Formats: sequence, structure tokens, C-alpha cells
Amino acid sequence: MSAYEPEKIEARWQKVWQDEKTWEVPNPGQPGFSDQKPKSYVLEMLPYPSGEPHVGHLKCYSVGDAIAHYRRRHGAEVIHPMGYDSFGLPAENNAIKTGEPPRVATERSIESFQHQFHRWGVSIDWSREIATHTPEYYRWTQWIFLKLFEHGLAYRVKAPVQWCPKDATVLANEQVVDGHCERCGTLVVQRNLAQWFFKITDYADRLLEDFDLLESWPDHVITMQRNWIGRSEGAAVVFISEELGVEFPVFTTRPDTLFGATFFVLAPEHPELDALIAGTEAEAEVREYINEVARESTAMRGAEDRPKTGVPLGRTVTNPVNGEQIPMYVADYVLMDYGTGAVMAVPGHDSRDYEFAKTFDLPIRRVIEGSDEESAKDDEGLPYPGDGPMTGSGRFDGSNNREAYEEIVTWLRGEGRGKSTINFRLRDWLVSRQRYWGAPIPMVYCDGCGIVPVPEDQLPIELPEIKDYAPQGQSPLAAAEDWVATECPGCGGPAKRETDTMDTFVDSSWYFLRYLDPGNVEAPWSREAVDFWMPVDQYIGGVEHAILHLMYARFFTKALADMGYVGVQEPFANLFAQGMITRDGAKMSKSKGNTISPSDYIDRYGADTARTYVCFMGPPERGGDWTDEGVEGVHRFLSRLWRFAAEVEEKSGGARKGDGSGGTGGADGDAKVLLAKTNWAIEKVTRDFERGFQFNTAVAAVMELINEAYRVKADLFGDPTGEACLRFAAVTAASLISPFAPHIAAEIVDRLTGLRVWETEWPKPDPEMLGGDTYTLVIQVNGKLRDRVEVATDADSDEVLELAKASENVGRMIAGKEVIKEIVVPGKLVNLVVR
RNA sequence: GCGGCGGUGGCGGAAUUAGGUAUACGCGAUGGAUUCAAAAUCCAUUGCUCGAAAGGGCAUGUGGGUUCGAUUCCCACCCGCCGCACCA
Repeated sequence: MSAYEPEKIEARWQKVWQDEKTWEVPNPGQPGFSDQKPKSYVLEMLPYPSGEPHVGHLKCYSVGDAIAHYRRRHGAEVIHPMGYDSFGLPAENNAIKTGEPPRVATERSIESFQHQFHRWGVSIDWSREIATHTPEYYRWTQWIFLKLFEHGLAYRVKAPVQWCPKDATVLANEQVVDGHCERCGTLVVQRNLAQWFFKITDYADRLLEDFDLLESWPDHVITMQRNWIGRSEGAAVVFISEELGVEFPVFTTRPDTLFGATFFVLAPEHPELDALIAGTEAEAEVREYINEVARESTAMRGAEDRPKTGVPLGRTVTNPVNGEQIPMYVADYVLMDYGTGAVMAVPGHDSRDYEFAKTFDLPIRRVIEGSDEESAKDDEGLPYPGDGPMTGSGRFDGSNNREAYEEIVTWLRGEGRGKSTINFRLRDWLVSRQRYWGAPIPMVYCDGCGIVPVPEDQLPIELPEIKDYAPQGQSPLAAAEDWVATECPGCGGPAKRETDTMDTFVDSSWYFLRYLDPGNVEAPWSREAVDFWMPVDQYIGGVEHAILHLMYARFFTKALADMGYVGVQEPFANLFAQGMITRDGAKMSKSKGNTISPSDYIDRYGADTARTYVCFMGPPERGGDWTDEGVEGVHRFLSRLWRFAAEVEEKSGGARKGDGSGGTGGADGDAKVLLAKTNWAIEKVTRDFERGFQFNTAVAAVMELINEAYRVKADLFGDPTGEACLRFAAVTAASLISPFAPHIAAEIVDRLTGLRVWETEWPKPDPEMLGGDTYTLVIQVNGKLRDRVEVATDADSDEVLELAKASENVGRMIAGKEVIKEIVVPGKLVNLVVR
């Protein structure tokens, strides 16, 4: 009997797949294309190539490949490509440290990924491989930039932006976590810079509404995006400074509390502040406060339990509902980038305004009554955020605040002082980066013509070779003077290139379209290919991309659809968010020294073991802790499968065509039990795939099948029907495990049937064989398990009840008691209720 | 604070999707077979507890409820993880 030698069988089948280009699929119009099969686009989030692939990649692609295999065996034409998100900071930071050009380190890493992915045996169509750092790719990233610009969706503006001093670049709002740089953890500061933005806010509503178009996304991912977009309904209300004749619009979700507004607060960055304080007594103090705030980091400013600070402006505005003059303040608890940067303060019904009023001794007015005790005394129960009858609100007194809401807004509208409106938390996407290793922004600046887009036929604007990658507060590209100096496409005069590069999230916002037509030199993709393959039927990746990447890609798809380049509104119909693998309960990191190198395990146990293990260690959508013992357990299981199949091959002859079920008819005894278990396993694994990729229990079911085979095999060898059942069990076990362990499965199925497992149809359970002649009847007394007996499947309720009562143990439990109820659940249990 | 997810043996987890055998599968542990020996392999046992055994009692974060029967449904709470957060 040959031993299980994964290194041999894995190399053998990998060579077959590579030589025969097994996983390559044609596009419409290409030779071999057929529209008879349903298509399925299975896609894992493309990896950032840094060093070698890690266990996160192993898990992502093990899950994705299982799905790809499963769908192929259900008759689908599966497109399963991969590539590299190869622009980005780590390679550039490495370059600054070592002087090695980012391209060199990146391409070395890509080679390592290619090598590892081949060793993992992942079923990828390598003819579609892409890398975002190649001019062939970023030419089209630049092209999309131009299209967005053309359609008014890309614009340049000077604005306060988040700046990371360590990486010396600006960051998108989404890349600032708790006031720190998402990448390096450095405290982020604000700077006023002219930057390129994408107008994602134009799509805020559609990004929300179109969640309805998705087939299956995890709820928590949708919730995270929903919160991030932060749609809130309310009213825009205009407060006027009579002295200056300036209008101050505010956004409020509570126009019903307008009568309770006792002061008015502006953000320190508010553009009207200058005009308000110029030449007044308050000027010096206010300026000092503004400067103080400017020095503080975003994190400090947003800190919890921060005492309220602010300065009175010595001015007032008019409350539109009652004409009252209320004092104006500047305070840092009002944010410039939400709403209008100004708020009407209602201390009676808003906790922040309440705190501020307490600190500055401002009037607090109740305008909505709560329950009786709460409204007993003026200031008790305040701030009160709830609903109730209105008070101190003129003609609205007595009506419920929710009902008065509409009336107040209507009244404001009639007066020209306000209207109902919707506000979003989402900001436009800042895409400029003052870094080298990214796609250059295809724009030039001309003294005469201003900002001029590079004509399409001049793309790509290639990254120049430079020597010094260190950022100096501006892009390292600025040092490449020959490159920067160019000719204005408009007037032909001297002009300068934009030296910022694009955020790498731009590269990854459309790569799934390029896979569909990767060699196209005329266009980023052919509409025909995109119409055929899109949307992605199953997307797989980590939750860490729940907001950034997934929202940007959705935005791009919608914008490209509006321009007529794609025909879908949503790129990813189904999303699977995998959980993170930990080691000793902790996130793996180089600094902790607890990283797992997949290649070490593949050297020792083979790719099948590593792949099956990551699918078995727990539900794939949850995290799991990597243990060496667990890996060994899976390897032990595959070895058992192997030995069992080898024994079948040896004792019952070589390959016989078919699914292995030939000759199993008329089985009884252990043979029949094994046959039933085999059919049960088919049913169970299939159900686990269909019910959202419950791979841990799918693998467990095949383990159970193998355990059953070991239990009965000694008795069955030698008997023709018994051997047929063993053979069927072996072929089926291999077939069912093949999405996780494709090499061992290919080898076993080849040896026992002469067929190629990936070309065979997914097995179907024989419903006749699922149930046996008998079942285990559970007998309860007062709901407690008292006995179990084997009962014929066709026994009726009376017979079952009789058998239950005949049980010795049950007899003891009901002796001397009155049976007041008898519950019979056919095929399952009997419960006798006694008193 | 808001939103989401979760709490089951020594450990990872199963059963939760129509309420019906709690702990599948794996790990770990113990015993046995094989071996000169070890590794590997195979077999058996393994929630806690009382009992010689037959068998009993107790167990799914806590407290209630519905039910013949609740890990599953309802109410109230506790703990953990994740996301967002002075968002007006």
C-alpha cells in the first residue's frame, strides 16, 4: 500500500492543470466560448504583494477556491482570476529605507505570490493575471480619472485635510482611525491644501438605496456602510445676524425644539467668523481660541468626556420662530465638516448643548414635556431627548412634538426661513497622495489655461524613474523636473504636470472589470465581456474592507454605469466576509513574532492539509486560532482517507468508470449502513455549501463518513456487494472533499474510476438510501430522556406508543402514576406526561 | 452613547433556519493492541457528579416566562468582541 505523499501527488496534478490550462475560460466571441452554461464570477479581494502570502491569503483563497470548484461541478462556467494591488506605501517606505526601487521589491514579491499560489493548487485562470502598478493597467486607472473629471466627478479644491506627518501625505477621512494614520499610527494633523477629490457624495443616496439590489451581503457590513454614509433627515433653518445682514443656515434633526434654542454656536473653522469678530472686543480672545483649537489633533478634539470650551462672540442672531435674539459662541464641539458648521443650541433637549449651557451659565428652556415626575421642576429631567407634548412654544403648545414637526417645517418654508432637508456624514473621497509609488494623476497646470486634463491618447502618463523616494512635504515626483515640465495640451505653452499620485484604493476600485478583458489595448474592457461576466457572483475577503474598498468600488461601478461603460449598478452581488486567523488568541504580527508562514506547513503536510485545515478550524466567517495540533488532525484525516482508498484499490481491483456506486444494490447489514452514511454525507456537504459555506461542518461530515468506513471495512472486504459499498464510500469521500483538497481527491478518483474529479458532476444523494428500515425512537417521561429503542420506520403511532410503554426503564418511571398525556412525534419521540 | 455580533466540555466548535436524543467533528487526555523499543497506525473511554452496577441528579452567561418538552421562542439583566462616535 503506497503511503500518502502529498508532495508527489500535488506536483503531479498541478502540472496537469498548468499544462492543460484547465482553469482558463474564454470570453464571448473567443474560441471555445459557449453561452449554454450559466456563468459564475468567483473573486477574492486582490492581495497587496508584500513579502510572501500569509495565512489570511491562504484562508481567503481556500474558501474562494472551494466555491469555484463546487460551482464548476454544478455545470457553471467559472471565471476565477487573480492579480496584485501592487502600488502602495510599504514598498515605498522600504525604498526610502534601503534605496531599493519599489518596483523591484514589488515584482519580487509578486513572483513569490505566483509561486506560492501554484503550490496551493488554487484553480486560477492565470491568463487573466494583472498587476495595478504596470503601465498597461494604470493607463486605464488614469483613463477613469479623466472620465470622472469630464463628468464633473473629479475636482480640485483647497480644503482642510488630514495630513500624516510620518508618511508625509494626506489621507482620506476613511484612512484616519481615532485621529491616527490607519497605516502607521501617527497622530494626524490638519492642513489646508489643494487636493483632488472624487464626488462620492453625489452617490450617497444610491449607495444606500441599492443595498436592495444585493443578493447576499453580511448584515454587519451593510450596517457599517449605512452608518458611514450617515444619512439623517431634518431641516435646514436660517438664523440671521441682523447687525451684519449675514444668514447662518443650520442643519437640525429637531426643528420641533426651535423654541428652546437659547444660543448659537459656530465651529472654530467657520468662514464667517472673521467678519463677525473683526474690530470687536471679542476679537483677541476668539482668535486665541481658534489658534488653540487648530493646534489640537483631531483625536484630542474628539475625545470622550472632554469638558466643553468656547468663547462668546459678543453678537446675536435671530431665532426665526420667535424673533428672539440669542447670543453667538464659537466652540470646538461644533464640527465644520458636518452640516453647516453652525448649530442652534437647545440645551433643554440636547446633552451637548446642555453641558455647554451649564458651563457658560446660559438659559436652559424646556419646550417638550416628559412624564410627570420629569417635568415637575424646571431643570429636572433635562436634557430630555424624548417625545411629548410641546410647551413654551407659542401656538404649538399642547400638540405632540412629532406632529408639530411637519407644521413647523411648513411654516418655516412659508416664511422662507427653512425647509426639510437630508444631511450626510459621508465626505467626498480625497484621492491625492504626495507619494511616488502610485498612478500619476493625469493633469497638467498651465498658466494660461489653468487645469488641463491630459488627452486620452497620451496615456499612460508613466511614472518616471527617480533616485530619492523620501517625501519632502510634496510628492517625490516634483524632483523629476524633466518629467514635470511639459507642454500644455490646450495652448501648447509650457506647463507643469500634477505631481501627486492617486490613492491606491482607486486602483482596486475597478480591477474586477479589467480581469474580464485584461489584454485590451483599445479600451479598459469590452462592454460585451463585462455584460457577460458581471456582476461578481461571489466576492470573498476580510471585513477590514467593509467600508473603504467596498464602498469605493460600488461608487466606481455606479459612476461607470452612468457613463454607459458598464451595465450593472452593483459590482458584487454576494459578499462573504471571512474572519481573521489568530495565533494564541492574538492578531499575528511581525513585531509579536507570532506569524504563521503557510509555506512551512505546506512543506510539511502539503497544500491539501493546509487548505482543508483553514476551512475546518471554525465557521469561515468567524475568526479562529491556528494550532499545530489542529493541522495535524486534518493531516491525519486526509491520511486515513488515503489509506482507505488505497486499500479499496488494492483489494477490489483498479479503476472502474462511474461514480463508484455500481454493484451496491441489495446491500444489507453494515454494507447498507455505510451506503446510508455515504448518501447522508453527500446530502450534508451539499447543504452546507448551499447554506452559506459552512465548511467546518462539511469537512466534519466527510470525516464521519471515513470513520464509519473504518468501523465496517474489515467485515466488508471479500464480499462483492460490501466491496462495492466501500468503493462508493471512497470515491464519494474524495469527491466531497475535493473543493478543499483538490489534489488528493484528483488522485483517488483517478485511481478508482479513471475519471478527473473536476470534470465529474457533483454527487447527488439517493433519497431511497437516506432512511434506514428502523430509526431510534426517543422515549421521554415528563420531557426527560428515559430510554431509546429501535423502531421500524413504518410503525404507526399506536405501535410506537406500545413499544415505549414496554420499556423497562419507562415502566419504572411511570409505575404508580397516572399518565395524563401522551405525545407522539412520528419518526422521532414519545413523551409520556405523568402525575 | 448608537449600531452589530457573540457567551455551549479541559480547548476549537456542533445542534439554533419549524422548539423534540445537548456536546457531532477535531484537538487534548487516559487505557489497550502492534513494536526489541519508539514513532506511526488501529481499537476503546472521555461534560460534571452520586453509585460496585443497574440507574439517578445537575449542566448551554444570570433571573423570570410560555410549553408535555427550551441551547433554540418571549421579557429583564450581566459579560465579551467589533464598528461608529461632541454627527447637531
